[in-house]
Amino acid sequence: MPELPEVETTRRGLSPLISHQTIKQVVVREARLRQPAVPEQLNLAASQRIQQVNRRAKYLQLQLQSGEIIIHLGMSGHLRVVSQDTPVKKHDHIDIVFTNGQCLRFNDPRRFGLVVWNDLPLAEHVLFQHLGPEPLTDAFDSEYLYQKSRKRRQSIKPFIMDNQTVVGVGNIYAQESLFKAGINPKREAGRISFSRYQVLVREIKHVLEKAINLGGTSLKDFYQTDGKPGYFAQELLVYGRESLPCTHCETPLKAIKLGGRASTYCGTCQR
DNA sequence: CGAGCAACCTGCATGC
DNA sequence: TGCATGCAGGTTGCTC
Repeated sequence: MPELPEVETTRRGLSPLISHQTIKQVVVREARLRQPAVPEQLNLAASQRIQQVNRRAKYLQLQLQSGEIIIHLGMSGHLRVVSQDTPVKKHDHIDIVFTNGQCLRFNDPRRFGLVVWNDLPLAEHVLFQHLGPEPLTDAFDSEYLYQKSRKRRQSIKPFIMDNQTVVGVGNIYAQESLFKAGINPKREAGRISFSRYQVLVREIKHVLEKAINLGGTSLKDFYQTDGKPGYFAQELLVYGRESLPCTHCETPLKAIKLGGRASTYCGTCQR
């Protein structure tokens, strides 16, 4: 699934294709997503024009004249722009149909994603209420992360994956950032020095920026909107590399579970 | 309150 | 070949 770089890649690919398109109707074939897709609400978008395609955390926002459609890709969601008469495939749950005969087609095998209507002011939407800062903005800096971590007994990895700490850092990029920063994923967040947080914040930003520039990470089922894979997969240093040699010191990488998520790291380079 | 864990779902790889 | 098991890029809601 998509972490922030994959969602941002999707946004950038989609934006030129659907900005300024007028929505004709929204077709819901399968409403049972993380939150139910309500056709009557989604069709309030009908005859409105898409002004902009935005992103907050891992949510995409199709900004309309009044209101927005919020989309989350969950673990397995995809968006494609296709002709409206393209035959429907398995798990093609929702079509946002445009007046030009094309549609934005949402496919999500595991149905952890969502497509919902919102016409409240953005900050008030319940989905966004408890989100931390965007990792690529100045609001996310070492001062912030250090202060936020004080008295936290939680391990650093689940701490930076928590959307209330910072948004968009998922299981791949948390592992990669911690490796680059030389921090053991098990280390207590509250017992990490300010100077180490300076390094960590820098690495989180670098890793995410680089992944965005390469079009995200394609593991099995993520593709950019033009059908090409994301090329960050070949940059992965620890994710999915259990028992393979560390790229820095050759020690076989260890794999543990933290907060229920697989975590690979180097016991020598990460302290 | 923080922290850990199960649950939500389907598809795929693995092992018997 | 079939079947059971475990795992997957996220988020939330329930426990303690």
